[in-house]
Amino acid sequence: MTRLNHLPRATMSDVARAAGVSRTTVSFVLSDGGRANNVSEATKVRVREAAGTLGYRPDGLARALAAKSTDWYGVVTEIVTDPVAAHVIRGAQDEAWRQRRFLLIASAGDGEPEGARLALEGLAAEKLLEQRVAGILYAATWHRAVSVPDLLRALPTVLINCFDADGELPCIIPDEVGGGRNATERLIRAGHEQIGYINLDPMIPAAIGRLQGWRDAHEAAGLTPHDDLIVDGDATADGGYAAALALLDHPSPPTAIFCANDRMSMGAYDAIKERGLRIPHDIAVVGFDNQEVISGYLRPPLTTVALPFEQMGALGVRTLDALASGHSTIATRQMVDCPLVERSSV
Amino acid sequence: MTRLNHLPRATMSDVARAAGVSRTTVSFVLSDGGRANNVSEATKVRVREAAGTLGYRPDGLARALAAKSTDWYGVVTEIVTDPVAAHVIRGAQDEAWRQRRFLLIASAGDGEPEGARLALEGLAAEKLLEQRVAGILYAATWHRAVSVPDLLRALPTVLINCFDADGELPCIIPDEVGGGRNATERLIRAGHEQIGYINLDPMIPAAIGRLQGWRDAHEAAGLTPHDDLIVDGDATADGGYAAALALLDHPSPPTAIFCANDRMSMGAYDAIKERGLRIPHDIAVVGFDNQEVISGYLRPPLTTVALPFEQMGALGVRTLDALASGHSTIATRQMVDCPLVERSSV
DNA sequence: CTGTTAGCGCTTTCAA
DNA sequence: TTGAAAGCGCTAACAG
Repeated sequence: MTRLNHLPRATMSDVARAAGVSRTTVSFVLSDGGRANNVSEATKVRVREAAGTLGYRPDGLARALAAKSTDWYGVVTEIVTDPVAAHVIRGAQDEAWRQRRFLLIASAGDGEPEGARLALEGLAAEKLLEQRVAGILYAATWHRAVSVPDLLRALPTVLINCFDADGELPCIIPDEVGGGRNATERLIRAGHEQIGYINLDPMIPAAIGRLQGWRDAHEAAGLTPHDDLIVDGDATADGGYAAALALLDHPSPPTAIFCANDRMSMGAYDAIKERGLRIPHDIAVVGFDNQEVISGYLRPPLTTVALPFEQMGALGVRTLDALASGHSTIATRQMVDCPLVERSSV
Repeated sequence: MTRLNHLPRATMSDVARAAGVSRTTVSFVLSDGGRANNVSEATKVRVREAAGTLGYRPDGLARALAAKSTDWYGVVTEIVTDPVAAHVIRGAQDEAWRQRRFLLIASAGDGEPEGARLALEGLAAEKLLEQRVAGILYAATWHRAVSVPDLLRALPTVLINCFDADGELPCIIPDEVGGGRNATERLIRAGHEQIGYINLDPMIPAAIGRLQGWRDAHEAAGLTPHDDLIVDGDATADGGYAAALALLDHPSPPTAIFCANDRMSMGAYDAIKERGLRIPHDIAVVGFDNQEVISGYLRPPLTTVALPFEQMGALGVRTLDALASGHSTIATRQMVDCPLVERSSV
């Protein structure tokens, strides 16, 4: 309430008076709902003209209050500051604005310890409910299980890039397995049979899924996955470097390496070049995440798998739309493809 | 109005009834304004207790309607999809949320032809005004002169990373000259006296300012700027590559190169390495923009100048705060520092 | 210190 | 085909 924003605007009554009709009629005409049918063409024209000349602009607040509902969605998320996952917000924002609607974004627990986070998220949900948002998108930076404030169960809520342990809330997650398969299949298609895999922390969904995809692709192609070619990086470039070195030192070294993220690919590139090998000539590399500034600028540019952040965000608002309009037949778990992005490292 | 979001909530009347007081009193107590002083401690406690047990949550809409004002700011911008300048939104969002307030973001004319853009921005402003935002932030992807929809002059509006030709609206822009000076001074401090400058399109504010900074630094140090060491890149890596080559072929080649953006630095790196020179040993490089994924991952990591996007966004909402609370003494033109980010290329 | 009263600008039965 | 009237949940004079 910082300010009395007083641009004396024309109200609906003004329009009614100018058009010589009642407020009700104006409402019918201007809200363009089904009720406008009951109004004569002539009246409609008069009303619209009056509105035009008066520069009438509906008051969203009054409308929402009277209608007892808004068409806003809230977003609670830790990722406002995360450069890569901010794409989720962007995707949601685009989809919302396409419908000329607004998203209220509440940052939650960015960099806070886990305990404080839940409290902050509760606060965020609280503020959002005060604004009577019609639904909430809850988005995480990295794919994992989360526990959300109970408040969120009071209205349509969709989880993005995460899922709740009890599996009650609808969620939208990347198809990690499919992504891992895409990466590995690309390598197999290029003729490789000895394919190393540099893993993330093996407990997180991304690691589990991508590894599974690696296996699946082998099996689908009638190949035997070499488990001794699986090695843990630690998600960093240095980790990727070390892991790649280990792979290269293997008795029968891989002819291709699938890195579970782009950052590790970066380190792997260094290791490979250090050994005097050329990419993709001597050894092929595929990454994961499609962090464009890494994958696009490595030399050679990295073939990788994209995490569909924007799509998940957009699908999130569409799912909320469905939920809000009463479609209760929403799948609890929607998976979005992680497509291969071809560059030059295979 | 997608949905009747009907979580039957406790209203202020409910609280009043439960506490045995009038709605007015509840309003005074709960809104925590100055008027709460006139209420006895005992009553306050009773009211708060009642609110607590009823799970009362104020209705932001009703409040705003009655108070005839909101504490929301709108953002109209083309940059929702621009990865680097999206930082502006982030900075604004952070500052707003710090005050527990919301930003309504309207994307405008993203990738549209210039003509359509103004129309879309008008629409965006329109929608924002319908929500009765208390002020608007208008942000551009790259520093330039813009013309904004007239509607925006009807309420507090702050331009970010751009300025209007007539200089009427308050704007927040990066201090390009200072940035150019920071870059060049760093080079001079390292002992360089032959400093090449790879420019952007020489007509845009960024190019003009950064070049000016390059000159200023020379003069401040008592050095003569070598105008024949100024060469135009075209803002791309390839352009930087070509420009650097030209510089290297100069009769008395520079011992340091200041590139007007990081992308061109990338190309310059290639040219330099191709010539068998080492950075920073044989030749130093400084960039501009601090596109972390470029500057952080080049080898060696690039010393560059940061564009203060987040700060500009944050300052934008603070400026709006000042404007909204009646401080009419706002400088029309606020410049934000472009600090040097030290890495290893000098 | 507390309550009465009158709206804010719109939607929405219900009746004409 | 149109209008009257009753709110939506809250704020803010003004009175006591």
